[in-house]
Amino acid sequence: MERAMSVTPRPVDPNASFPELEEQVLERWRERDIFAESLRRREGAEPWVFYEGPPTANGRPGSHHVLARVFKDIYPRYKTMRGHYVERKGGWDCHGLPVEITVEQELGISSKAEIEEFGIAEFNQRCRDSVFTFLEEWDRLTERIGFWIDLDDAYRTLDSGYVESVWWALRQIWDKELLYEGHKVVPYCPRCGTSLSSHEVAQGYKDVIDSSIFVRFPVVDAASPLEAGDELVVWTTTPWTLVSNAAVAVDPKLTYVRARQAGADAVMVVAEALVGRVLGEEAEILSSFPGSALEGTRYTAPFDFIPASDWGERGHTVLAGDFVTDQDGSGLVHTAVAFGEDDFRLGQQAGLEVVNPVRLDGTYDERIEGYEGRFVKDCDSDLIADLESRGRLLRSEPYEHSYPHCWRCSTPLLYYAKPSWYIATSQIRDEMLASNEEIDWHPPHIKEGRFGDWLRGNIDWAISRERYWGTPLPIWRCSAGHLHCIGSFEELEQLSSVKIDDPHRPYVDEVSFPCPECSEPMNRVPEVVDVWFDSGAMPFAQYHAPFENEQKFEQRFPADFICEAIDQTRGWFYSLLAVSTLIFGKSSYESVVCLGHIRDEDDRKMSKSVGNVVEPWAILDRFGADALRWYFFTSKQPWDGYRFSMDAVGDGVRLFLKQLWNSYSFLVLYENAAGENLVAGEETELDLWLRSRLAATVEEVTESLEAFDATSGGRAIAAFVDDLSNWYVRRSRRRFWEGDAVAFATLRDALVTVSKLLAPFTPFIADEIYDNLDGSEPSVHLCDWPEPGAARDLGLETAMATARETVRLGLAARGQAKIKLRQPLREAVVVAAGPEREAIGRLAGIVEDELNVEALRFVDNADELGSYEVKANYRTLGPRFGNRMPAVAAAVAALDPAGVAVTLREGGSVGVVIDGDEHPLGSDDLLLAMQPLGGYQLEREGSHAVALDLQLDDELLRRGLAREIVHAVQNARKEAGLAVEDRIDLELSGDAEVVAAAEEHSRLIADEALATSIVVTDALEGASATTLDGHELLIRLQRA
RNA sequence: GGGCGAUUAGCUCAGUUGGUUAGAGCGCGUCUCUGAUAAGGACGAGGUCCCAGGUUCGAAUCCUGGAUCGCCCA
Repeated sequence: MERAMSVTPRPVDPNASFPELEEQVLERWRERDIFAESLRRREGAEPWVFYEGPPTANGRPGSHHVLARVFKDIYPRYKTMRGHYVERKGGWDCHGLPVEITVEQELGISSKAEIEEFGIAEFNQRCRDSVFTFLEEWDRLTERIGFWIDLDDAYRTLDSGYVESVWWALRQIWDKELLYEGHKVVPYCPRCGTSLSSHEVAQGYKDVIDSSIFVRFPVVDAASPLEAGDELVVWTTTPWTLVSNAAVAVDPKLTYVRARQAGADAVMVVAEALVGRVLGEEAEILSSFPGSALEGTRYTAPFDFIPASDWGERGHTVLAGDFVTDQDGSGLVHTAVAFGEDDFRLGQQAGLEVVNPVRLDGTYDERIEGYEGRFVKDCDSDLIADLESRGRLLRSEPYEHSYPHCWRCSTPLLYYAKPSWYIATSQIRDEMLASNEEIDWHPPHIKEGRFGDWLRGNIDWAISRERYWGTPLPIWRCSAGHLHCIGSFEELEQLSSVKIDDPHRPYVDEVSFPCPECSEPMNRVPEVVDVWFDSGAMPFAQYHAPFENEQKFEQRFPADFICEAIDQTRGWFYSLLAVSTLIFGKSSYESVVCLGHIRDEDDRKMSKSVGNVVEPWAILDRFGADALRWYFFTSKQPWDGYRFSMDAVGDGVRLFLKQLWNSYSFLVLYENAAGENLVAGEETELDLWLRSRLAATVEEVTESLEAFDATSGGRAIAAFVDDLSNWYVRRSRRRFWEGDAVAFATLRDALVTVSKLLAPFTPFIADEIYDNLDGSEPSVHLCDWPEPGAARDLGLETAMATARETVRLGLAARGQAKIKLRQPLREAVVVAAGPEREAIGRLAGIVEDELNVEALRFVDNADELGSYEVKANYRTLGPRFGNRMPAVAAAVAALDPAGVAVTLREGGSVGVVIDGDEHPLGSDDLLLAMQPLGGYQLEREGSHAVALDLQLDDELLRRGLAREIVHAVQNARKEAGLAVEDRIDLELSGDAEVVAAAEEHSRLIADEALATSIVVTDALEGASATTLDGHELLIRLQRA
């Protein structure tokens, strides 16, 4: 304030370019080191903890990253202003398959064999170099959008310290005996040569059309209820697995039948419920029996590449399975032990051997003659043709289903039995559910919905990857099979005497030590750790805790706030929760904002292949960062997703930022014009009203941001700025150009407070306005959050709303009567009673001025203007009368409205009789509404109305004409290019009426047009001529 | 096949514990106002509140089923 009173604000360009302005503000932040200063000032204050979910910098940042980053920015900025210390440590996710794939592409290779041939050391070095390819662009974009985060001190998952913390975490889990090696069927990408975690699989489902086939398996021996030669109809959607058919599964409780297709001899066995679909409605049913009767039936397998004996005793027999349904297929399910989760489990139970004729690269091995070396899924059609040529195919049809593909390389995944390392998360499922209970989700339905469901269905976390560029799994094994999990570099050094610089492969693979149990050499297992475990460990690993900064970690755990897109429910939201629940027994975050996805203006998903991606830079260059931020914050709730386009962002600029900027430039223009010549004005109702609205807005924005609802908060600010611009400023213009100090102070205070409220939303324009209007701090971002104060006056807010409504009705009446606003009228007759009348009376000056009438006349009794209609108030009477409401409404409708109006005005109550009982109804129970009248001059709404006295006399007409003259002179000033504060010498002439009006109102005209002299003459040579409503007007003016 | 979410004016979105005639902005048309505003104001056109049942005196709102879209899971 000190500065505002003594220093003249710098002039403001009403058409300033926001992008250019923002660059200047950025420069100012850099010069004044504002971000660092905002942290320094809160040192020692209560921390409010934010965790950055690490992006990978080996791809270019897109609009969806901007979305996440601005929501990661707004709440920390707000909390800082609220007095908290909000450290914002950046982070980068550095490991993982995406990086490896990028490098493979650069090298022109695509298999693990080629990587090993190339050399793991060099390969990993290239991965390390590749990770930060786009780091510079990320940094630049991050700064440009105003995301304040410390990227100089960012954590990086590839750093040795980070890796060591991850090792520590794994050792904690190991010590709890929750880390184990298991053999399970896992989704496996043959191209990448690695199994995928469930959350990776989730990202790669695609609808594809495969062949669904029904194959005939002849029964070998007669065994009741079957005859030899009967054929089992076996269904599968993965023909390539038929070469390793081990068994057939049936549901023992389901009913099966022997049946014959119409016109055929062969006897087929299918589930009863599916006979029609598989064999046709005409099929003849020979006998029926439970599935359990089929158990043990021997059959001839569709292919003989692998002898039946290889599978063990129960190979090529019918087994009972709990996963068989009669919903689709035939009710008899082909089982290939190595290629399905259910299959594998069944095989384990039945003691079947695991025979896997598919190589790790997804091709058949030498056992499958004729197909060796071919990718299995490509063999489907040849295998089907083979079956058909041998008469073993009953039917083949296209089958559309959703099938998982590798989320990076799009190769169809194979389900494949492999050894893998697991964390037994299913054992801490209840703890994770309890942790989840403590989390404040936005939107709330995620907690019990998507995320809760996911946790309830939790299965063990497969954390190993047979890859190269990742945190190595710190487990060593000796030839006797003993295992040792290393928890720190120091421990490894003590055991092996090797001090490792780089804990990555291949160096760590070379470290060996004698087994503590049997002294045989121990070597590290080859796997690396799922990158999601890396990111889940960030709460402590970012500080290299517990090896150092342990206290810092404890102070910053758990996080108050994290924010990512919805797809992280199975990603980071899960890995964070799982890791912290495993190690600390609770969630590592308390509140989470979950963002939706960005779609294009046609509501399609944005993707590079479609070419509909909106580049963030294009928006930033054209509209600026504030515009983009404002769009994300206020256009809708962020979890609903966005329909994003250039135009959508542009609307926000035009409707909000420009409006704000114009209000601000208006203030500066007139404050500077007034200079030292301020007038000590009176505080008006309008000033009090604006302050009350401002206080209300501060309350509302504060509540919204506390609830992580930036959308409502931003919209509240927009509503206030609209009131400020289109009501306060418009109604106060005369005071501004008269130099009214109170008006300037009111507007300036309001804008300064708005700049503080806006600081977390649109940090650039907020700081620019603050800096120019106040500037007592080096930046608005160093200010404390505003307090609502005691300015609220609810009565005044309501009164103003009523007055504005009255104005609206009056203007509508003028419109109907087609009388221009410049023509003054004698009076407006207002029908209003009680608080409404009081409110309008309080603000009568404003109403008169807006309507351009000389006076308001109040009418209590509306009879002279129209008639009332009385209606039941359902909201109050509904609960009271329930299902008797129709009778009540009818009774109310039968009342005499005029009488009711009088009674209620006098505070009485009206009785109605319902079912023989009389019930008193008070003023809250009855609604009085004006009946519309035929007369065009009256406008009504609810219980009040405005009518205009349309009678015009000569005096009114002359005053109307005078205002027309003023209008014309103003236009002439504008045409002459005069500045708003220029004074003029004015000469006027015209026809008799014009001269008469001008002479009578010369004072008014001179005041309005800033004329220091005014001459009205009968004739004016060489002046510009215009016509006003058929009257001739001549104007000559020059700067005084 | 299952779960979660969405569906309100041409477009973008509001819509309180169920309550009278469902709103705003943009866009469109007519008029109007202007010492800030490519602004503002008034009026108008524009709605089967996705559909069908149900609960209720009363449903955009609650329940059931279905459709479409999105995300997730199998």
